[in-house]
Amino acid sequence: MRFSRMFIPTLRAAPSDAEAVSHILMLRAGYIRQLAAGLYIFLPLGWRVLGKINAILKEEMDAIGAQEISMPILHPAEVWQQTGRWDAIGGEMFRLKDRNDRDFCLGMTHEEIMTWLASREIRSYRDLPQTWYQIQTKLRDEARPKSGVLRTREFIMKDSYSFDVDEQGLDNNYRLHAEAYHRIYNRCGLRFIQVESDPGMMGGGYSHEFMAPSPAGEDQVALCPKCGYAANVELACSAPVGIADKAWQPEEVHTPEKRTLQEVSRFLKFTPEYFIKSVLMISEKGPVLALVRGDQEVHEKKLARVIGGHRPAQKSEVKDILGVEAGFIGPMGHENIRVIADTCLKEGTYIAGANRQHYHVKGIKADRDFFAEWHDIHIARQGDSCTACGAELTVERVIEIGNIFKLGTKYSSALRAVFLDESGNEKPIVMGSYGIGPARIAAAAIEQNNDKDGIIWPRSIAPFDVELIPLNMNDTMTVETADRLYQELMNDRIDVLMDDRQERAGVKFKDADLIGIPTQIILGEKNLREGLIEIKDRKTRETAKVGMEKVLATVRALTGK
RNA sequence: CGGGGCGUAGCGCAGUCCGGUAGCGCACACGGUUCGGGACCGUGGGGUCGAAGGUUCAAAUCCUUUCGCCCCGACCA
Repeated sequence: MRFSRMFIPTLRAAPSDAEAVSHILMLRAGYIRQLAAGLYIFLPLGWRVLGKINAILKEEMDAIGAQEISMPILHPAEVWQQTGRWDAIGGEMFRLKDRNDRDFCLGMTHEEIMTWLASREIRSYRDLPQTWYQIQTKLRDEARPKSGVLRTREFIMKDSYSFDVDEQGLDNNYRLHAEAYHRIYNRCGLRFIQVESDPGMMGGGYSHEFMAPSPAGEDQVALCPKCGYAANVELACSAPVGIADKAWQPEEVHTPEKRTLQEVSRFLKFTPEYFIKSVLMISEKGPVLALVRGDQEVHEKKLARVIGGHRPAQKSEVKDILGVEAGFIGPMGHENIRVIADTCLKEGTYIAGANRQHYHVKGIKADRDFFAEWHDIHIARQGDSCTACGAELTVERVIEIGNIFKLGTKYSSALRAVFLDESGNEKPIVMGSYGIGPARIAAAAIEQNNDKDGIIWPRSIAPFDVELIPLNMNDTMTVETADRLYQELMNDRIDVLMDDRQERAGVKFKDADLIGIPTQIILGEKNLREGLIEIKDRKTRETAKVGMEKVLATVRALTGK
């Protein structure tokens, strides 16, 4: 392409409402423009990048036997009603009616429709397994779109769905997808981690997420550098660093007006690890007392897995239920209330509320002074120990760039997607679903590869292989050489962007660095007169002067074409 | 949905407190000089000051309502 004819509206300054690096650079370099909150236009450069990513996705999906199809994004309500998600999902689903007042929604994902198709067409175990995928637009009325294309209301997703006769078949497809995803991210030049994740309302019991480390990410993962344990903090297990057992004997201590942990800790001159934090929750089945160590926080989602839906009790409820003010509640002596304690409290001797106004108790031990059900209910933190091997965990901020779910028969049962097995028994199809967001891959690639001057694309997903930069468009030799090289490069199927604009050298250099094409071929007047051309690496900024006749071979070697 | 911030030319901003002819830089157009890291000089075009209502002789500025966008949180199938 000729730069002069391509629509590349670069910006010297980014709009002030952009904050994430990838957002700023995509705007400045002319890859995207915003239409409204969470709605983005992909300009020619941006669309080329998505095209490159999608090509990789297709290759790797095809390679594991998945078949590309295309599904509507407008869905009749009935299908979603049959799985219960029409009602289960709240404001995040775009809903509308047709002219006959029939309910529809815009597809947030395609489990329902894929399963509907399978229910109509799959009859026999002989028809299975099948894996279908599409690269298709999804719509979600996000509560808070943010960070450019990282969280939008309309986005493209590669989603695939596997259909198997049994768990074993699902395991195989799950593994194939995980392996394909590894190849995809590697080819896209991303640093990534596979972590255990919370399946949430997708149903099924087993899922993994693929995460690209970046400060712009919304999720956090706990990682063990020693044994490789990796999990979303939403479910990560950890052991808080142990503390020396003070072996106090139980005694009540007067703590007048000291209610918060900080106040008591300062008053008694012991650090928060020596305290038990008692939090009263109201679950659907009544009050529950949750206990974590003083320096820890209760993990709502972990707790929810034990006691179901719940909310923190209000101050008046605490007094009604426990008969003591919130600041002085403790774990002891509750016979009618369910007590859930974090595992780390099994060891050690602690200070806790005495269930008596203005008093705490020092020297209480688990299974002697109080009793509880033991679960990991604290939020994993940097520096905690790995529950598998004991090494120190790190917690990192990440962008979710893909996920894989074992759905089981949740959708096939609901939509009666069944088959007859070899014995003539009717069985629900065993399903999996697998998603990747190409725009998030692009954004994550930028987040992981940029410098103060702009983007540094991994070769595989750069909008062009090389940028050809003739510096002086008024010099006949420069222009002629550029045109000839341009043709030769294209003949070799190398994607080349030629900056043929009547611009000063500085402008061309700045734009080239901003746009981030990995290789720059610079045609300067003086060098040309000596038969030399510069080949510059965007990342290292190293420049090699090459004889004119060697340019093609050098570029071919660089791009692998 | 809760908390905070911002809407003035394509972009970045000043002006708003204290009402009185709407400004600056970049970008854009034309002319000239320049030409290897976002040039310089000159000339010029472009804004219902997010929208509606109100107060006032007079509103970008004060009041009310409303819409939009961003950030933090909740949510995230």
